[in-house]
Amino acid sequence: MEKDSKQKKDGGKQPTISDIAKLAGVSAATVSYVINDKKGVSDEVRARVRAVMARVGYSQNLRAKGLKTRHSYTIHAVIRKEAAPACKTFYFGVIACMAERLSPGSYSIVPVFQSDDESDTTLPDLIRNGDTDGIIAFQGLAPRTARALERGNFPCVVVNPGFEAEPGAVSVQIDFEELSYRAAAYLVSLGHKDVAFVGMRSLPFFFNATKRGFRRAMRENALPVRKEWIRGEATCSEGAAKAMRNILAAGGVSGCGHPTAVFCAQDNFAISAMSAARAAGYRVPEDISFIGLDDVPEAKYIEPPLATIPISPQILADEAIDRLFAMMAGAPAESVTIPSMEVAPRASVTRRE
Amino acid sequence: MEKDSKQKKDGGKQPTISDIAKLAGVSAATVSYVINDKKGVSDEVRARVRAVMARVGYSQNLRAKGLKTRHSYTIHAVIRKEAAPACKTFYFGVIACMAERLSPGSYSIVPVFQSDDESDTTLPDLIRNGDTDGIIAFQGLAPRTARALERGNFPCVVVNPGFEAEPGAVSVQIDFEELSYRAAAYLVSLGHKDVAFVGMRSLPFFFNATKRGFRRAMRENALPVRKEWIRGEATCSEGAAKAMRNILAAGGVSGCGHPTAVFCAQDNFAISAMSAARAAGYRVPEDISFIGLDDVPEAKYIEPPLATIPISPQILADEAIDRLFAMMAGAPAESVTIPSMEVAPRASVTRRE
DNA sequence: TGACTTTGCTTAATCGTTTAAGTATACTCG
DNA sequence: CGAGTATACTTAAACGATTAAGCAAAGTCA
Repeated sequence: MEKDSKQKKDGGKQPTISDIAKLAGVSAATVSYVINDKKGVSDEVRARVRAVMARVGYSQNLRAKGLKTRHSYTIHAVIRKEAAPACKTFYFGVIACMAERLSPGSYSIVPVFQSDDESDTTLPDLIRNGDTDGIIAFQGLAPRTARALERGNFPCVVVNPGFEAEPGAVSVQIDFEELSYRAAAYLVSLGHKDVAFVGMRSLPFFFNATKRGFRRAMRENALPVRKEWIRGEATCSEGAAKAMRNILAAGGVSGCGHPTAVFCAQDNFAISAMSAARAAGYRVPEDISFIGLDDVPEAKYIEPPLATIPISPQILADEAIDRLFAMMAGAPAESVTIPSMEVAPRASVTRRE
Repeated sequence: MEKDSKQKKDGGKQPTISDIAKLAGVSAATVSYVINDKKGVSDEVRARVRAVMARVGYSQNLRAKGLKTRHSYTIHAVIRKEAAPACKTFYFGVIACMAERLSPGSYSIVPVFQSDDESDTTLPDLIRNGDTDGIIAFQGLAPRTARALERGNFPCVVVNPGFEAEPGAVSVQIDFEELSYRAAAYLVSLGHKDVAFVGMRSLPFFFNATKRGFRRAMRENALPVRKEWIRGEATCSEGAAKAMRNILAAGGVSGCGHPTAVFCAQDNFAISAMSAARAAGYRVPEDISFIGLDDVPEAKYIEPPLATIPISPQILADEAIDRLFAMMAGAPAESVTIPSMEVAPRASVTRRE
């Protein structure tokens, strides 16, 4: 029961680099070289030091290290206070993925909420003080911060799915046009000819991209689209329901008087639109199929489960972190657009003969 | 344009405590005493040092400070990986409030995601290494971490709305029974006599608390409740819709064959239940009123806007942070249950004569 | 072989703070 | 008045790492 007492020497404190040095019979400098994989240490000593570190459970004091190296071992994830709640939720998912990826004991990621207001100097201050090693900026940057970054050309990656890429910045984007194209093409491939689109006009860049993708899929298959079936009023779930009612009220293209499938630019909208369609007496998917975009956790669990084009926060996180670390290492980094994922086929979509 | 050149002496680096000392004509120690509001410095010198700091825009190097004081100036917010997505979203909101409250340049808050798996030693490691000054644990702690905390009786506040309070821990709770009581009592006060309840059986503690509150309100007003009108199948929005359909299928208590009002233990459920009721041909709020619990951002924007009992992430965050800082300062702290807020009356509820 | 380079290690200064200990000056009081 | 105590400051040693510079021993080469 008391056999861990040997770890308690030195008053139970964590071992330092000098403790390791003493135990391994070398100098502190040598231990440091081993830790940082520098050359100039013989394999034998290297192994001995490593063994000691493993035995006593050494781990670095990042404050001491950072004091000397002028690093903070912290990266900041900036979210605009003004961002839509739904966006924020998604961003947090991405941050969660980043946090899981960052090996514990090395870098940590701290979320900061910045207002678009010019007077918010949080980020410039962090940079000036050397309190941050890199920045992940969701949905763009406030002008003042952007300027602060440029001046020192500071490692920063902009993650802005659904927003226009920032001209000078390294950004991680999603090709919503392509995603939408795939979603619509998937419906068409199952025999659907009367397809409607429910989008979100309140985010113009996103709206246009998704609409373009949808239109392209229809055009390439020589399928007509009723103007009234391309909707933009989905800004919240009730907006999506309204869009659906408007679609149903507009009448049909080629016969049956209603679309046989609907592509919604967001899962949550699809869920609402589905409800609205049912409220109007249609069966899902027998009368109308629904496909969404995002793959929110709920999509699998609703009845019927919602087919969707998944957007992976994990991939977004990985791409952003890779680029940020490259920049932090002084390497150049380029913007990237995440390729579209495969459709997740679920029961909300059925074949149409 | 170039007049900030005087700030660039010393190679553009941030001024240190010794720079301040030199400029103010005192020793570094004195500056430190001023910064930390220690006594033993004359008012005159104190003022002079402060003036210099303000002039050159001094800010502390927390790594150096922490190295000496053995603090990390970091608090960790722990979220279980296994938590329900809806819970996580709420927790993120609370973390956001905490982040905004923590004055920049002092403590920062970093989210960590821990699995319930015994093998996850992230937190014990952080504590052992002195990499964290305090912990906010959402929805309880994994057993291993709990043990690590107790051993050193480490500053930790458990934020677990909707879950049973941990016995030995300082926790911040929400009195869901009281909230539910208020919601139901509000409906009754407007003349509703036939009221149904939609809850979430999958979270037993939460389910029981909300159900108890609902029942108490009805009992105190001598109103009968149909057994079939107390539902627990709301685990997702579609579950809530099903609950609503079951309620409508069950028939009425006192005449009209359907409830005139429904209390849903979560806004999202209320939104779905509302849709389901409409799908079945009822008007909201004319035929059936709906009230939720939470005040999700969407509640205000849907049509009709959803009445609800708000839960303020801000208050939760403040209470938790207050307690954590008290504990970090060595003071004792006690668990607290946040009092219920007032009903947010919105158009989804109407008076019943 | 002797000069030069390489290898493998140590020494010691440094990063920006805090804080115990020291010192000079002024204040207090029997 | 002199001893003792405050007061206001400074000096210097830490905290735990990194890293330039130094130095011995071994390797290389004409």
